[in-house]
Amino acid sequence: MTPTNGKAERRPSARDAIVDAAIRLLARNPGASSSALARRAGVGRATLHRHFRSRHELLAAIARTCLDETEAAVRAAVEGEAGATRRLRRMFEAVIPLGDRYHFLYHQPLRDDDAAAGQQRQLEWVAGLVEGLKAEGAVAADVPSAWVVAQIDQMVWAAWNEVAAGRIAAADAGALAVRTLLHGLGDRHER
Amino acid sequence: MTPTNGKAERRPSARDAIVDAAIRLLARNPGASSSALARRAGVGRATLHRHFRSRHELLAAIARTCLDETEAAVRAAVEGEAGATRRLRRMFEAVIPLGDRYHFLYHQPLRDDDAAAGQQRQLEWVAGLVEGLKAEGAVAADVPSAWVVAQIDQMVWAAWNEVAAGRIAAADAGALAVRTLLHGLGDRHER
DNA sequence: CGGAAGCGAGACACGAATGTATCATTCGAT
DNA sequence: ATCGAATGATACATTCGTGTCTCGCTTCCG
Repeated sequence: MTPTNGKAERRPSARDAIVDAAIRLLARNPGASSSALARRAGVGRATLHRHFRSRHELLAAIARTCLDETEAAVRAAVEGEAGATRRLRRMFEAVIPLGDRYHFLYHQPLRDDDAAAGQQRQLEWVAGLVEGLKAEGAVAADVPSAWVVAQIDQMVWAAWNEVAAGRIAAADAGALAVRTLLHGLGDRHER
Repeated sequence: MTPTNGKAERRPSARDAIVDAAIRLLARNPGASSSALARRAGVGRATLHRHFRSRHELLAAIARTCLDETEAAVRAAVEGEAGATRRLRRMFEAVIPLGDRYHFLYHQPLRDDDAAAGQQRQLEWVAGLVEGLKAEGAVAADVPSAWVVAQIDQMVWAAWNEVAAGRIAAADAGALAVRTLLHGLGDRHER
């Protein structure tokens, strides 16, 4: 009976607009109401509930979207890069423009098991990258890896934030982040 | 008629417990309800409303408390330190243990004018510190000052977070933060 | 001992947000 | 042009957070 297909993804426009607007709004104000999200997306509140039965369902969809986009961007950026330092640099350049998505993904309590698993996967990928950085000597061995991961995490949001505020040029952000990060975690110390 | 005094600070126990609990809880979950705050403070919800007429009033009291504590800690720590680098170090060691208060202060939209003014004052103090760091050569001149301020800001929360999570020893956090920050923002670069 | 003050618990009203249902309209594909 | 799906607007029930009030209890001070 249904002419086009039989399962999902029939009308991509509205649903995607809602998810996109919600990501943007919730990154700044996690308590934004459904009305605000719908208004921002340019749709009626009823339409929002038509696509997502509950707020939780929307949150889960957002988490999946953020995860997929971030994962894809990182994968594409890192592809073909050998050294950990170069991979870090490419990763920053790819992820900083996705700062709001990244922030949502890591600073929001995820209840969706699926998304939580993907988040764990990404965290482990970063941990692996940190090991690579240590092996290359770009990061000193005596720095706790958890600290390095935390710094990478913060750096993405900080960089995106500065870019979004217009205080830093988007083109400079990646290089500045890597420079800030690595020369602070490198082997050089004065004392 | 009132036997003890005539203005305020008559019963410090409950009120302070509420403020302290609220700071802790709101730092993690800005949308926590009054019931949750009261429960966490170990008092009834009515008692909370007895001390703070509205949620806004509580928020304002919290902001003032955070501001006062942070300001006092920084002032005491920095006192007698001449160099900007040493002052930065002392400031981190003093402020990181107040991470939740600091975070509340800077990542919450303050509506209280009084508190907003104090926040502005602190921001300017940090900006002055950054100028000092640049003058000493601890921070490269070509790094945007806004970036440095943002990094200091993030560093406090990141360090407190790691300490609170038990991944970093409290005694190491200050040194690690300064090392991470300065050697990433210093004059040395490899390329 | 007695009174005043603070407190916890509960009841209540009010508003905001959420979730559900209905209906007329619009848009796209056939 | 027509049929059907999607949409916007609207109304409604329900839940949750907030703010106010009262009552009975404990504590502390005189």
